[in-house]
Amino acid sequence: MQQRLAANRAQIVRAARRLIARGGFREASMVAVAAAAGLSTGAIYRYFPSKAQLFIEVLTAAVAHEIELLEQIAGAPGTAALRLQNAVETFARRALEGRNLAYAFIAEPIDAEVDAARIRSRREFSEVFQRLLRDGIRSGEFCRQDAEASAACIVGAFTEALVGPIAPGGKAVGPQTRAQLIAAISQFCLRAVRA
Amino acid sequence: MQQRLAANRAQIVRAARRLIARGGFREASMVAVAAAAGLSTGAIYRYFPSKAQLFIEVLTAAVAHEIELLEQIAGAPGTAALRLQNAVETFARRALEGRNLAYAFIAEPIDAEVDAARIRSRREFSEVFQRLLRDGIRSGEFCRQDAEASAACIVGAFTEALVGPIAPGGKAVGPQTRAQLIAAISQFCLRAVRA
Amino acid sequence: MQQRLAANRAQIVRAARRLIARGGFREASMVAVAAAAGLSTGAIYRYFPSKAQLFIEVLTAAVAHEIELLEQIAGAPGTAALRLQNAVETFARRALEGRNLAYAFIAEPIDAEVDAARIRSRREFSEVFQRLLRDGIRSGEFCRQDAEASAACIVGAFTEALVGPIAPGGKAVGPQTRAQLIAAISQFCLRAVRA
Amino acid sequence: MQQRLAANRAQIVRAARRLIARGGFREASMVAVAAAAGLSTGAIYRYFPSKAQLFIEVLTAAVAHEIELLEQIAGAPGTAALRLQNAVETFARRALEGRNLAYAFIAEPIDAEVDAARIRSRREFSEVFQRLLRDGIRSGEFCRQDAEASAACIVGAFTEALVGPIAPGGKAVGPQTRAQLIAAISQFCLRAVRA
DNA sequence: CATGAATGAGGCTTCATTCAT
DNA sequence: GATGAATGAAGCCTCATTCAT
Repeated sequence: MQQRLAANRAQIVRAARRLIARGGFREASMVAVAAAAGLSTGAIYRYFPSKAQLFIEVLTAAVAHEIELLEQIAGAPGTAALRLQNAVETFARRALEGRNLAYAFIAEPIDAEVDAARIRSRREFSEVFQRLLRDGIRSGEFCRQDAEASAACIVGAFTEALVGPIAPGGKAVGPQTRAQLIAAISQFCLRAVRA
Repeated sequence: MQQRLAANRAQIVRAARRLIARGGFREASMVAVAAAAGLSTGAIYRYFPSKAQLFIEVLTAAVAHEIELLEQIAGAPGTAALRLQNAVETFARRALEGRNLAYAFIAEPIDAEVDAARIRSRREFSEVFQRLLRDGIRSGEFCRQDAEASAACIVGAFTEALVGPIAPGGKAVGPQTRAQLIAAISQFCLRAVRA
Repeated sequence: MQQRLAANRAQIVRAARRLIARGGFREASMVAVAAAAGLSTGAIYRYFPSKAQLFIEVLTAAVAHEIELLEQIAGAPGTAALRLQNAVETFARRALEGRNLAYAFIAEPIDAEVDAARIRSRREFSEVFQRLLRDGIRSGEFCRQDAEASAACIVGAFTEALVGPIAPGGKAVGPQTRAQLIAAISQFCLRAVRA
Repeated sequence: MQQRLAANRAQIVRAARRLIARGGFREASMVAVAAAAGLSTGAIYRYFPSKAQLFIEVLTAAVAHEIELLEQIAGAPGTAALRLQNAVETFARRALEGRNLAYAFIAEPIDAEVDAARIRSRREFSEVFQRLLRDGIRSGEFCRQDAEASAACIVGAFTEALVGPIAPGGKAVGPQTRAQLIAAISQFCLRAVRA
């Protein structure tokens, strides 16, 4: 029934997300997605008209979820600085946990359609940070600056922790090291914007 | 003779770099590389055992060149702050000009081997910034901080300007806008590390 | 009950005929036929054991209808020449109107079974013209000739007007041009058989 | 070398032609063409950029050959009637021998590109007959008539002998029957156009 | 009986790699 | 050594047919 279909659809998206997160678009072939979702390749096409559309949905769904979280944090009461710190730390932590976000920021052009969706998603994501920065600039907590560029820098900074060379690749890292890294990143960003 | 072989090898690497820079790994098929190098596909395999190995060499060669430039800047006389500013601006500018570097930082996992090389290259690149930061911390110009994390943040920050949503995608951007963006990025990074 | 089943069956055949007439066998997938018939794909298989059998029925039903029309014309009172002219013009007109018949004559081999049915249908169709020709030969209106071959030539002649290069492809054609074409075809056929 | 390539190309075209002639476009899958040509599927794409382009070449090459033959006959000295008879008989004979032409006239739409080429080819073919008819009308041998429509009728008439129900399908037919059929067709056409 | 989601083979196309010339 | 035609596996997608509900 209805439920089963929705479950399958979600299963497909999850499978695609998992594969992309693990090995990039390269490893997320339709055959692999179907196998990981426990369906036949043909079945995928009942739910998505093409590989590009599936990937776009995976991307936008993941980013939508992250943005929701982000806006809760950004819209909470408190100083802009605290909210920024909270946002950066939350997302650095999520990134380090390898959840949901990584692949959305990866850049290799796979397909014009998908790429357009990726750019849109990144912009939306970045805009939440921009608004937070403008709040702080208005209230005098943050120095005057190009909020658009700074938002990009912040996103880039903690994204780098995710895919960059200091990201804990295969080797397991203790929770302490992790906490230190997150703290370092958030301090970096706060210093960069503070008045 | 020896010279001709070396010339061919260099020609292949250059051709591959050009193609990757233009359209990502996706456009750099072995046939395209061979054609661009003025050789046959078979000949490529006299110089490189596989596509992965060729790409690894392309990557490391490009990064080696960038690191050379970077170390000149980082090792020049002057305050750490000025050298950092110089380094960040130079690389932001190079990235915006779409030269050589971009693909080395943004590539999605094409191949496990290539990806390992990419991570190594990023680390080397990041390490130059680390040394610069440590210099500044020692001299008191920069505040005490996790140099490794900050270096990653700096690299991430200007990389984001390259592939992120504020990057000048297709539309040409005036030199003034460009200069403003670069200035904004470098100011961001300097504020973040300064004492 | 019985009636409902028969109605469904007829509905399926009509849906298939409509789709084939519009876009050829290529557009008549089982899913499309089912949708057009307001039934599920599975239901089609309660009425027809396979796609081939459905198409065969579509074909023979359509041709049976055409033959009925044709025999009315051929069996009407009047000279053989008039009846032939009437028959040719009627079918040229029907063909130009894109009704029902076209695909039965022009289909390429989709399936061995279907093709056999197509050939049989064409023969039946042609035989009505043969009988008309024999009438005319017997009465002296038409010259002595191989009636079987002539019938085939007549059918071919106006079929060509349907799918051939002078057929009004996409561009709409005025009723005058149409009438002229039909007249030209029927004159051609009459001259060919007249004593 | 050069020769081998040309031979392969010709082999591919021949293989495709053979398959199309036997079972229509339906049986001429790229895999089947490759197998029949003694090559791998990938190899086909060294010679033709797509299935559509291969089929277009097969079509136009075959028709070009037929048109060459046809123009020799149409351009020979002699009365228009004799030349028309000669042309019709030659092509009826060729059609009965199942050579080269059949598939070029078959109508199932496979692909927009291929279909456009098919229509063009048919038109070219028909135009040779048109010119012959106009010759005869000018010289008074043929009655006044719509040459375009008559040419289509002639082509249709003998094409019908090829794919129609009286065409000797599987059963072998004696040379006498064959000759009679051809004579009947040509007589039909001549009567249809004569003054 | 009807539904329509699921299957799975098969179609077109690409491309890293090999090997006869 | 160099060439580039050939291979063949793999990718995306379609669709006739089946079967659990």
